Amino acid sequence: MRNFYLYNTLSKERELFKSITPGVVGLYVCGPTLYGDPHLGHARPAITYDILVRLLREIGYRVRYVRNITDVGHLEEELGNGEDKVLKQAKVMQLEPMEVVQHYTLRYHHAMQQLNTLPPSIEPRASGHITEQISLVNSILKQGYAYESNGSVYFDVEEYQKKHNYGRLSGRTPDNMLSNTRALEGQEDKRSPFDFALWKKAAPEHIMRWPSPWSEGFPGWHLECSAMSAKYLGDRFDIHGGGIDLLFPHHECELAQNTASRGDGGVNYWMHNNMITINGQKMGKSLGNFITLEELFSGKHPLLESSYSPMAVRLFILQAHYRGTLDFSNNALAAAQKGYRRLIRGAKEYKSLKFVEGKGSKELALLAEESFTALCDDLNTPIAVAKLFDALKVINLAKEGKLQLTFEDRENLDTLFNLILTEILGVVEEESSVGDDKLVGSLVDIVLKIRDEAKAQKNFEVSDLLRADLTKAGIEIKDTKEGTQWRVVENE
RNA sequence: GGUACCCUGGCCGAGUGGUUAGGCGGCGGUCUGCAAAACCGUAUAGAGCAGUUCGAUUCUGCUGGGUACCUCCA
Repeated sequence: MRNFYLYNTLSKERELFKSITPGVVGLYVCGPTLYGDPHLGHARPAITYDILVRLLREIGYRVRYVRNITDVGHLEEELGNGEDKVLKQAKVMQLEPMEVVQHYTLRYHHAMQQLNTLPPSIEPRASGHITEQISLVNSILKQGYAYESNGSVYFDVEEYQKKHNYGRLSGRTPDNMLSNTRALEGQEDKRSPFDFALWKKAAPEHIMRWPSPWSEGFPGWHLECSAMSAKYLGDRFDIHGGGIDLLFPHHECELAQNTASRGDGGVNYWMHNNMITINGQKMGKSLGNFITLEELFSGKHPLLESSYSPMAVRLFILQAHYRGTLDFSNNALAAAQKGYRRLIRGAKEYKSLKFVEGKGSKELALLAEESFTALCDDLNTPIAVAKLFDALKVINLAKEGKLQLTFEDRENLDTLFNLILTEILGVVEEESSVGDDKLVGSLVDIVLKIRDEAKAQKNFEVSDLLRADLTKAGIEIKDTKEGTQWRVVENE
């Protein structure tokens, strides 16, 4: 099995990956809270962990990929009169909370499919695991790391700190937090400002509620991931992923909950993807500067100069390393869109080239190896993609007859374009939305036949007129050696 | 204020103590009736100051600028 290296947030180092059980990987990723349409920000973790899963499977692991859906307990503020996000949206839409979640879940799944991400093995919902969460609260209480107060249950950070280390994941210690915690209302129930809720007593108007030993209420947000990861992956599993914005408090609290209930952090590798920024600022629902994926694919957003296809978005994300921020811009997306077209064209074209017997070029073998190695080095997708562009150059030279490829070369090209580009990077050919319309196709062919006739008679006035009119109608003409080609221009 | 991170050519974005990142755009060329497309080639870097070093974009320090988290956020 190939070596795979992964940066671990817990150790702050790039480590050689070793699974707990040979040949098997348990992966848990914090999924979205579905109270709105999926946006560009959601695409980043989805694609990052998709690459991780595809690569691990390619290396030879069986991967169980669990990604949750948060449908309860995610409050707009942890303290005071924070409203549940789902509940708030349900009021706006005048729907049952679960209708809201269902509505956005379907839209999320659709967008993820367009981006060609593989579905998780299990996609559990917080609301479906209330009993597991209640029993988790019970075991934390039993260990003495939580207390009940006025129907709610809070995690006792101070008590936990006596034996363990709250802050070891995020580097945030209770000491420096204490001096910097703002005074907020509604925390009378808590002993200490950095204690966090495990169970919250529901206010009368809060309709998402479940019975518990302490009150009718709902689970704290951090609880679901601890409960569901343990249920489906065991008390100890390999990789826990999520956005870096979840590092604190969400993952720190999760780690503390795991340790408090089972004496062990439970996770070997913590992995965090960075954010997509817009004009250098984080793109987020709460900041109101986000672009939904639907808007991106259709081009309908004031910030967009054009529409960008799902695969262009995918390549855009892959051309940056997952741990760095990635800045959105029309130029960058357009660059990805064009690069995507070139790569896909090359991936198709090399297959119809003539190959001969003999030794292959060292260059292609090296590119294939370097590309794969880069992926195994903490998912260095930008390097892997760069090698593909290098290989594209070789294909183009061979196409022009300036280079003769062998069957050995062909194998390396298969590694680069079938295995790496298609299978691991998940970049595939998109179907043209209009190109397969038969009627349009035959009509364009008729017009082009007339134009060819005019060209043959050197009647360029007519041929140029036809070309101009077709262009105006959204059909782009290319005169190549093999005859005239056309395609529908998708944008307005 | 605390903690962490970042500053690369017109834009996006990598690796690296000495040797080409890559993409887009620009420029030059091939092809073409012309154009577009496609293809080939190519120029332009690493915030500022100081230090370590034979040599720094890469290591160290300082200064400047920016971002994230500290309330929910992928």
